[in-house]
Amino acid sequence: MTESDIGTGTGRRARNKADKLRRIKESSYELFSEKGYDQTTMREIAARAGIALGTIFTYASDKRDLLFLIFNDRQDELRRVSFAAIPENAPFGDQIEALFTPFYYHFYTEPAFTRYLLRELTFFKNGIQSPRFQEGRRSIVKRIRELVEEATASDRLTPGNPSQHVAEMIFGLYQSELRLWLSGDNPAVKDGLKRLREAFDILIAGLANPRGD
Amino acid sequence: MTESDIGTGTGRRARNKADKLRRIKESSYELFSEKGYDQTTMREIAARAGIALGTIFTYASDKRDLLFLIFNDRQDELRRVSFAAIPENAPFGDQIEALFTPFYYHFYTEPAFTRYLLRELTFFKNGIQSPRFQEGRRSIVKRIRELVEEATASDRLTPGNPSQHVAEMIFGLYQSELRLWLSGDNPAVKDGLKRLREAFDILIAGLANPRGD
DNA sequence: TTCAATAAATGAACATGTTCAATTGTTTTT
DNA sequence: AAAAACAATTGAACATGTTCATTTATTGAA
Repeated sequence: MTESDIGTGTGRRARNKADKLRRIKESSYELFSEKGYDQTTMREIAARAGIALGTIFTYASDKRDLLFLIFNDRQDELRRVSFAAIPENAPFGDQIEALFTPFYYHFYTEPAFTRYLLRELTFFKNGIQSPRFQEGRRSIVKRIRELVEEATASDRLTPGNPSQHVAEMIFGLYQSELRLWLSGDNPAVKDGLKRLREAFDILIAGLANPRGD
Repeated sequence: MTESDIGTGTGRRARNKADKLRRIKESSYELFSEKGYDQTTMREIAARAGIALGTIFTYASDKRDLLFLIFNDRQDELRRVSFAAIPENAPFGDQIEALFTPFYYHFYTEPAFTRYLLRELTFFKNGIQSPRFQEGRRSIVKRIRELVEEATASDRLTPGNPSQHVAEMIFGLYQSELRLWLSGDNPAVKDGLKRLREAFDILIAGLANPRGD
């Protein structure tokens, strides 16, 4: 049983499960937001969702998995919005900035939740929600790789670079900037995006002195 | 009382504390290596160190802090070796590759331990060991910034870039590559370093097409 | 040396994530 | 409809990180 199976079918059993899943997601998110991930207990989540403690573990393999049960839905929607926002035939820097902008705006609405997410996603391999989460990230990196290849084909970027690696570098820089941004006390979206764009511009322009002595 | 105070002085009390601290470090490291961080219990650590459970918490604020109690010593030594290995007046790429090489070789000797470290260091703000750890990172970024500034002054790098941000980008890329490297099953040092160097070379050369249409 | 003051160590008690054998609810078969 | 098969739910029991009131050890003063 994977999460995608929950809610399929039309019998009473399926309806009950879909409803419980929804209540678990809602309760978890509310409590994580109100009190923080570490301060929220599984018992509280169960109580607010109106189910027994043990039932949670039918829907999530552990507490960390709950974070991604919540986030995976958002990630899907964010990816959709983000990919749609990429301007065609625009400078490469504009394109990748546009791609990451919706993520920054979303994370701004829940910085505390996002910090826990960034901590827990490191080497997140086990758990029911892990495959879906990792697939989401792969899909973002893949989209960046396509942008790199398109920009290379249209001579906006220099040829010869390994597109997969370049895409991973861009995603790595994004993550690094995101962490720095969220480490600050009151991070404004504009400031974070400005720094991110600066990093991309430096990567695009390169560090080497063109005089090349 | 901070860790740096432990072991100072010459009285019996100071000697006892220094000795206990050493035993705690040894036991923690052995057990983390043998069974993994998550699988090691505080009770096991206490038993092997020959102290009571509660005593550990005089030396580390929590379990995570134990990881950094162990790592901070290594980080100091690694930094020393790493900084000394940087060739002067060499190409910038050679310099930053040399700086990170000792870290890769060290992490190769304990990949499991390192994975836990990378997970737990995200937003590691509380805990007795946090200030020392964060200071170590700042010191590495500072050294990179100096290299950037030296290379810019000697015309190896193009002028006009914000050196602090460039240094943070390089450190961010290193972290990102390190995570990818350690995500693999049997990561060889050479492979990891080759990829890291490729990333640095791309950053140095830039992505933009110099034909610049 | 004796005594007070301080520091350190102790482990029982507690809090909370997780497991699992037993129970309840739903679906399918006859 | 009754029975059998299957799925989902339950919460007590367990495992383990952490706290803290109590005890023990060390130091410095009288």
